[in-house]
Order: sequence, then structure tokens, then C-alpha cells
Amino acid sequence: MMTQTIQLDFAYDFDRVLDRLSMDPIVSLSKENRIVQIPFGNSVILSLQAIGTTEMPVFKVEGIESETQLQWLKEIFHFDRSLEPIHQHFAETNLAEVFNEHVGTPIVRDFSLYATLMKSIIHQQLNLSFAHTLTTRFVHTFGHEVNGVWFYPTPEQIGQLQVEQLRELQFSTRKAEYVIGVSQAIASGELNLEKLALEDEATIMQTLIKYRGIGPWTAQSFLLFGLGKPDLFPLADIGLQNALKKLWNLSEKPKPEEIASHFPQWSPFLSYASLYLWRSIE
DNA sequence: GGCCAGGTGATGG
DNA sequence: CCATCACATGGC
Repeated sequence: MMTQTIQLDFAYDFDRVLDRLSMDPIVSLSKENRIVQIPFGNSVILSLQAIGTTEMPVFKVEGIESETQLQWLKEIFHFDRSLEPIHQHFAETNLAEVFNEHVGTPIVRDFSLYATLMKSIIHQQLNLSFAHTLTTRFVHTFGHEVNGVWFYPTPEQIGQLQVEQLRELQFSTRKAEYVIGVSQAIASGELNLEKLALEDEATIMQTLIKYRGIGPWTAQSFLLFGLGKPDLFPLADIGLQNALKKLWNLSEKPKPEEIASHFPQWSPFLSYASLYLWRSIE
């Protein structure tokens, strides 16, 4: 098994990454050893360990079998683009303080596009704690485990389920229908997420929103956490509304139009504003 | 015990 | 086209 070393030339706080990943009960990691195990495809496990500092980030990678895998890993962990221009951009904005508190914090993508979609649908309108419970049950019941690392089930498997099988895990009837329906569309080849990912953002949004259970919030989550797009701010998100309410000392949650009025100033890096605001209330 | 949660689709004007 | 409502159930 090949071991590789990756060195970055910009500040990158891997311990923050581990903190965030540790909120996902499916992810296998050790904060102490600064290592995370990453499921790739159907059964490959890659491991990523930090052996440097935030200012001098160095990583040890194991399990890589091809250049394609290495490139994928770099994109997933945001190794392929510097965070410094983004922090510079926000230094003169009303989010400067928030950004100062999150120096070197990257957008880490989900480990598969299908996982992003399922997770987003499951998370709709639920508190994080219960959403994590449902996601864990979903993966533990229908996915598979290799050496302690969990792999999401395939769309083919989920597409064949009956609503009742997800009801047993305490999914609502409607949510079960969403999850199964979207999985069927993917399994049949009608919806090809990898191919869709190559299209422009407007096309991706329009395509996804046609499916029952995918609204603007879920489609934007797909762009942000699935594809790592830099300029998304899901206005419908209650967490972001609450984060801004707190930051601006408001008595009520700010209205979407009020939030959107700041977009010209924050763009083209709205996703980082979203991410850090979420973290500010976690 | 009531209100809220990292929304969405259906319904009715 | 926009406002309102049901959905399900845990967390606090």
C-alpha cells in the first residue's frame, strides 16, 4: 500500500476539520491521532493523517491506488485551492470577526454525491441530533462496513425499499417517499449525479428541483457540500438565520431579503460565510 | 407541555 | 403567483 505526503502552502486547520467531521456519527476518525478514514467507492478505504501544523500543513495519506483517487481526495479536503484569498476578501466586510475565528477552515465535501443528497433530505426540518440518529440508522441498516468504516448504501438498494422499511427507522412517510423516489431516479440512470456535476449551477439546481423532496435548500446543499461550490448561501436555512440573529443582536430572525442584501459584499465566497456562520452557533 | 428543528409539496385564493 | 398548512418526531 502506497504512502504519500501532501504539503500545503497555505494555512489549513485540520483539527477544525476533525471537529466538524466528528459531528457526523458515520465518519471514522481519531482526534487524538489526527487521522480520518475515508470510504471511496464501494469498498476502498483511504486514510488521511495530519503530521504538521495549521501554518505548516503536512499530511500522510495511505491507501491511494491511482492519481484519480489522489485528485479526488485533494478536492474533497480543499487541498487544491488556497483559503487565503477568501480570508482577505472578508477582512473588510461585516463578517471579518467571524472569519478571523475560522482561519484555515476549509469546506470539506461529503464523501459521495449520493450521500450528500440522502443526508440533506434526511436533515430537512429536523434538529441535528435526531437527524444524525436517522442518518446513522439509515447507513447502519442498509449500508455496509469494512474495517470499521461505513459505506452508504447504493441507490439501487434504497430504490427497492418499501416505505414501511424506512418508517421502521422513524422516517416520516413523506421523507421515506422522497428518499426512495430520488434513489430510484438515480438507479434507473435517469438522474446521473456525476454527469450532472459537470453542468453549470443553474442547470444543476433546475434539474434537481424537479424531483419530489428536493427543494432549493437541498439543491443548494448539494452544490455546497457535494460539489464544494464556493458561492452558496441557503436562505431557507434556519441555522443561518439564527446565526445572523445572534451575530447582529436582533430580537427576530432576519428576513431573507435582509440577508440577501449583504450578498454583493460577501460574494463570490458566500459558501464560506455560510459554513462559518453555522459553526458559530454549533 | 409547547415550540422548534440545517424544508417541501399540496392546497386554496 | 403567494400565503398557509400538514407532515412526524425528538430535543429542550
